[in-house]
Amino acid sequence: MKKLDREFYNRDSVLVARELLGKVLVHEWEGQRIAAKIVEAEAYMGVEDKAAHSYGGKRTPRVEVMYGDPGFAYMFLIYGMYWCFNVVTREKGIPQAVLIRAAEPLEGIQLMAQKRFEKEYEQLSKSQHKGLINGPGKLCMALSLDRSVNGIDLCGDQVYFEEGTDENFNIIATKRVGIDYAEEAKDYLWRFCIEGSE
DNA sequence: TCGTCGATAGTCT
DNA sequence: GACTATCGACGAG
Repeated sequence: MKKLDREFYNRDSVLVARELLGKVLVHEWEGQRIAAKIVEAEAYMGVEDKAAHSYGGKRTPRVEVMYGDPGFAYMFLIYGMYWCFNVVTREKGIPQAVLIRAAEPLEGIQLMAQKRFEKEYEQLSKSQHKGLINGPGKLCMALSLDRSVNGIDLCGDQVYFEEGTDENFNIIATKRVGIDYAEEAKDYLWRFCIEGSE
């Protein structure tokens, strides 16, 4: 399938977050393809968004990638143990990003099961199966995304997005998660999900 | 199936 | 020294 190009990412995060739903995230890892269909994403609108790491124009070594060109990966560690995968949006100098929160497995499912539970896919319990990649930290574990891919070009050959095959779904917009400190910004409907996905 | 709670380390003040 | 864009274990029902 066709890779998403630079221009796709060079728009506001809310647009990119919506349109990333149904697209396929691919990680070519040690010669194997690990792929998943995005079903949940959140927009972080940068300077004016109290929930964003770049709120108020904050600029530190960690968030530097967000100030660069669109279509690059911004990884950060949360709660001391989990990685979160983000896509940088908008042109250089405007620090916006989209957090990828959940997906459905497509390829490399055995690898995902190994990385998450050190088990064969067939041996997973029902709850393990459902919880394989239904959260940002879990998704990063399963797709082998960590600090080593921070700042990587998503228009390259290692980590990238492809067009999806099934564009036939409804999108639900809800409040973002885990940002109680963000005052009025915590109520913005900037979290997007595919209706009916588990 | 729901809730509450502790783990854990990088980052910034 | 405080805080965090989360997860899973565990207990009550």
